[in-house]
Amino acid sequence: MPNPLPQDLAAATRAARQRLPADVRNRQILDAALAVFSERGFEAARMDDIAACAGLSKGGLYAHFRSKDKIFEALLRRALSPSDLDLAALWAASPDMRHFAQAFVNRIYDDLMRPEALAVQRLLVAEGTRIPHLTAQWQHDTVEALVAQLGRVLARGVAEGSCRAGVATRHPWLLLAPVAYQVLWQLVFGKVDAATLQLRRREHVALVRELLA
Amino acid sequence: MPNPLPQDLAAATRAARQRLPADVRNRQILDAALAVFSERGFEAARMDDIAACAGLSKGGLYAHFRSKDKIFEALLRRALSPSDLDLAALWAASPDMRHFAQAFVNRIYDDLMRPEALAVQRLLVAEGTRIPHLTAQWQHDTVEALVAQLGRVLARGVAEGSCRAGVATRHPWLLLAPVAYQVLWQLVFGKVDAATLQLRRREHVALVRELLA
Amino acid sequence: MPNPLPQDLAAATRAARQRLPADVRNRQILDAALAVFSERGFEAARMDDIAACAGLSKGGLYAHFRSKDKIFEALLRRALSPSDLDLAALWAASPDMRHFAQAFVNRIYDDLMRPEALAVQRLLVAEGTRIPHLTAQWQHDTVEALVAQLGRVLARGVAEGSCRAGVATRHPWLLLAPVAYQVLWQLVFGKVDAATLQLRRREHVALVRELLA
Amino acid sequence: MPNPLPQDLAAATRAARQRLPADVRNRQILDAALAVFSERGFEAARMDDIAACAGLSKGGLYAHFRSKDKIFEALLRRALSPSDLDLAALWAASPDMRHFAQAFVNRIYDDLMRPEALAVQRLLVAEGTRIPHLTAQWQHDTVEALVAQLGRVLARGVAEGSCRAGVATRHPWLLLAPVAYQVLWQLVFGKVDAATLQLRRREHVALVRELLA
DNA sequence: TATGAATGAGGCTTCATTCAT
DNA sequence: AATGAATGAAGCCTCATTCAT
Repeated sequence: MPNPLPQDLAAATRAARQRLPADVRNRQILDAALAVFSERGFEAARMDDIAACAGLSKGGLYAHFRSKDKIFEALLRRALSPSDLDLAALWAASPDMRHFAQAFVNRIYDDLMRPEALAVQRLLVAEGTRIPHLTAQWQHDTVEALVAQLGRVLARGVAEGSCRAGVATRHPWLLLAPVAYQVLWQLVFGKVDAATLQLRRREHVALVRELLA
Repeated sequence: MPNPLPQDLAAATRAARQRLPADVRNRQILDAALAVFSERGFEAARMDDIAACAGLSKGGLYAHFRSKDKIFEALLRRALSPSDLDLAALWAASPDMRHFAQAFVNRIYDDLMRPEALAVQRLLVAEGTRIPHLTAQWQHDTVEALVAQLGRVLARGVAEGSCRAGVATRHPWLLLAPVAYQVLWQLVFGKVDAATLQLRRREHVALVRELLA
Repeated sequence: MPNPLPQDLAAATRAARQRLPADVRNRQILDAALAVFSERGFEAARMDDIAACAGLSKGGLYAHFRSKDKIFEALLRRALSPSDLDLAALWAASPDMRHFAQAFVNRIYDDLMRPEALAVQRLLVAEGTRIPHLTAQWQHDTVEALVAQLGRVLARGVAEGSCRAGVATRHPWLLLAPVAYQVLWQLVFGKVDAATLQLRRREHVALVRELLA
Repeated sequence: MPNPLPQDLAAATRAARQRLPADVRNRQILDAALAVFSERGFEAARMDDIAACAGLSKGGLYAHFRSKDKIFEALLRRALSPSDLDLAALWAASPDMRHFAQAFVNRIYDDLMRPEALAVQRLLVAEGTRIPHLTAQWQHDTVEALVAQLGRVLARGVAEGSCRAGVATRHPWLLLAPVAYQVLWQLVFGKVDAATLQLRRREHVALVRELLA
């Protein structure tokens, strides 16, 4: 049995009375919860579905989490763990600004537009008020930190002459905006086919280059 | 009693057995529903709350809508009615590209970042799958139409020489991306203070100008 | 339909969608609750049974009481309402001590050994810790007040010479003890036939007379 | 580790995988069960709590008892084992009626008002219907036997002239009634302080003496 | 024997919906 | 049109019991 896809609702073969290590079960449950919560929303999500998707019985969930809310919180706590994105390293590894634009945009898309990441973002929009401490911490530790990092890298780029000063170097969030557009688009209109998304990503790269060239 | 704000949850004075014209009640109910659905989500929203917020009793709702789903659908049908934004007219009314950038961005922000509009967008993200026909129609009639409109206007601008050709004229969605960033930010992190939002709007204008100048 | 006996579990004819005055429903529910709680105990009592016995549906209970606990509390609050027993009046109305003994014992048995009263006492023993404030209040306002009343009456009787001073006039609770024996007997061993109970009551009267004569 | 007190809920140090002689475990479990059942009632008692209180795990209980009901039955079977009270011997050992009164009352209180005995009586009131055969047997073999014994002793006392004939010699249960009062009082109102209880016991002795002197 | 994760039946409670008034 | 008591279908959660270890 390879790693079961969390999306396969209830597809996991329920081997009889499997006793698994706690951490494995934990991961299975949170994977299942992400799938179900994201698809239905917190209230509409059924503990039965999460259980089935995680490969145990409803009651069994409660050996690992005390309540539906606790599962939700644990899920987002895991999902919102601080990112390890290091833009300075990325910049250092890039021969020039054009390469950096490419690498930077690729990394952002890979981080934010994976199905799991989109699922988390849907949850944040729909149910973020349930876990205000986690969103606030994520905002500060990850999102604003990313923009700040980007600002510092660009400032150095400008100083070094490898980067044209402009509205984007003064307000780096503008360089991130196109992913937000794509994310919001997918959250509202559903999955976009890979080819189209590839195009948008290239257009995003082009924008970054035009603004920083 | 002037028109009661839908946000005033349960503040509406419940005059005893008020019989109101159907269309007034209808609007009250949909206003109430927007507030409640957006704050709680579809499943967590209580018919009681919508009723209280609309100034009648739970049972009274059913004199106007057949079910919770019907209210939801009517709500989004009203909210997603096609926009009357006419970029060509806006362009025509603008003495130059700088003015157009300003007017364009202002209009977009006024449309998308009003509390009600954000509430609708939250609903679209959280519960859009309940009304796929409406989202699809809105995508086609409003969102893609807007991008197309913008493309045509910019193409004419390029032809007339009032607008520099570039990545933005080829891919006009990039000019809209910053609002998406702001919208997503507010959906995830909650309300942003007016001053900050004003700054972001100006930075957006600056971006448009830099790309099209 | 005469007044339905609360013991007739689920025997009440469920007329379709009866809408009754709130206070009538309330009494029905508390009567039903007394029967069910007393027979099964709090935990083992089923809301379904109480509902059926009260003649409505399980959900319907919640229009009148917020929870099982609230029903229990309301039930005991009603049951433990202070007694209106006036021993001074009883004494005044008695031509002599022998008559008083008779009247007093009769009254006590009528109060404490009715099926409903026994049911309440069973609940007090089994579940009294759920409502400590109510038991404490009842202890003070009713039980200890009764003993104190009895003490005053007997003291006057001794002073007037109609009552022999003795251990019973000094410690009036001893005169009540035989009912406690009968109550405890029935709580532990179940219903006693009326004839036997009648005998015990007479023996109790005889004891009182012997102690006070 | 000396024998852990059953009242020390969950205080027993859970030595890892202790294997104890079956009869020791059995006693521990029944002690624990008495504490938990009596405090909570049968339904509200948790197998987990009994297990913790007995110093093993929930599953471990099932190595000793087949079910919750079986524990309950075993508990009451042990608790209701016939008393060895021999009033004739007590009478024989008493120099006079006054001493007998004292000894008799002391013995009754020591039997019935120990915490464990009160716990059992609470269970009998609350849950006695679960084990009708045991209560019936106890009623016949112990309680009624005690009253009968007392009757015989008193009859002999009357015959010997050491005891005044009266209502108490004709209806010996009356001499037991004050303990019932005290028991019922503690079952309903909770623990009484030792000093007060001591007083009541003396008053009981005084009653017996007055009735038999 | 002992453990504790797992099961599954069942309880309390909620809530969309109905309907007598 | 409006009310709100009443219904009944779930849903979350608990817990006695089982069983792999």
